[in-house]
Amino acid sequence: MRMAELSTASGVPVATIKYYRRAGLLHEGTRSAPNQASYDDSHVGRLRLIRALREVADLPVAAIAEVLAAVDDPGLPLFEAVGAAHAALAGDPATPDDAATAEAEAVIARAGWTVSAAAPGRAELAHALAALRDIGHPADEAAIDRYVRAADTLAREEIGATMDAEAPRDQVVTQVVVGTVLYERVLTAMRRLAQEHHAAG
Amino acid sequence: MRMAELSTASGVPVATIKYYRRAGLLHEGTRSAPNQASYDDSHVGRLRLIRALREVADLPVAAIAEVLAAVDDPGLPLFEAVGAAHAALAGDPATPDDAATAEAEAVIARAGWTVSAAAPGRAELAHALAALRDIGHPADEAAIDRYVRAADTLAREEIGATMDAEAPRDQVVTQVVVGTVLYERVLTAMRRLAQEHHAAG
DNA sequence: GCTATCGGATAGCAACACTATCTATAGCCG
DNA sequence: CGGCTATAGATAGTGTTGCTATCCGATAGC
Repeated sequence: MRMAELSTASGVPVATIKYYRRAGLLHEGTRSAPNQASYDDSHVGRLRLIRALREVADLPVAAIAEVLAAVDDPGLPLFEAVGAAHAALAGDPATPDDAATAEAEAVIARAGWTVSAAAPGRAELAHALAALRDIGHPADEAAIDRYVRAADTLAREEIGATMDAEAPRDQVVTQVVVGTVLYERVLTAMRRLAQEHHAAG
Repeated sequence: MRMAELSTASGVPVATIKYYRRAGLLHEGTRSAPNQASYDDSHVGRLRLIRALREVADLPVAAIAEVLAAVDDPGLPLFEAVGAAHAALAGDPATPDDAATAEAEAVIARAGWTVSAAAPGRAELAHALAALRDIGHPADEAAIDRYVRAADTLAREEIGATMDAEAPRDQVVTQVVVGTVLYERVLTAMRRLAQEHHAAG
């Protein structure tokens, strides 16, 4: 497959494909000459994945590069690949203040979760809770419990479903990492739809 | 309160405050002269809200302007204010293809939700489902049901908690709109933490 | 041989969120 | 009242991001 075919097959402009390759998102084609290369289905699939992460998950190109590097690393344990996806999703690590961090710790302890100290979700949670406090609408216990229950139930089901599947590591990693990112969008879209339904009903 | 005090009280640079006011995010101060104005706590609170929406929810300035315009409009019914928040969150309205739209419709019907045709969540859901299909990992029934259940339960609880509260309309609107945006971050952060917990456990 | 296409490099562009500068006035201190 | 700083408003500049367009020399395929 030549460049023009790859472009039409994936729906991504040639110049953009070149840009993605420079950014390390796409692997090289098979070289037949210094200025010729041929591409295959793996390139088409990769481009579709990139577009999904860009357009649906709205990840910056640099974050996509990190996620894909983790997915491609055959020696990386599954949970570390997921950790890389989480880190990429979290974006810039704005360190929250001590009070917010303590509040997040309390929530995690209350939920009974065991998570590593480096988990990006900690800072994210702290940040969101701090923002709610700062605008004068701090999260109360009932609200916290609501989200803890929802997150805990959902995550248990998700992890359970993943464990059931028997597939090569490549498949599983892609599914888990991408699922983490794309199903987050599914969840938030559904939450808004359900909110509208229950608010009207 | 003068400009410099407002800046230190809110932690937002003077030039940025001016920029927010030009963008329609912040109301004018009380004018005492052509080049003098005084600000009060309402300006401090508004700036904190703007920062929360920028830094935590990562909303573009133009989207924040829309959300705040809806919050400030005293004649706007509550559910329309929430609708404005949803629309602002959804961002650019990338229209999905017919197959994806049909799939999203089926999910909504399956969930038993009644939502307006204009709900931005429809397109968002369609987009996410289409992306999963395109990368070769389409959502199966079990997965869909998982997220439908989580979203439905959570939204019902959220709406119920809001209805219980008795407060002036201003308070309620701010709480609902901001809650929609900021609690989404709480939820996704918690989901990632719970995933890590259950994956390791 | 001739023309279209290719890989690779570089430069340009548009949007975004600030940030800095300028001008003319106003507050305030001694 | 003089002088210094602060202020509103206007305008221009900056850095980042995600492409997009243009060149260049080499190659493909007829």
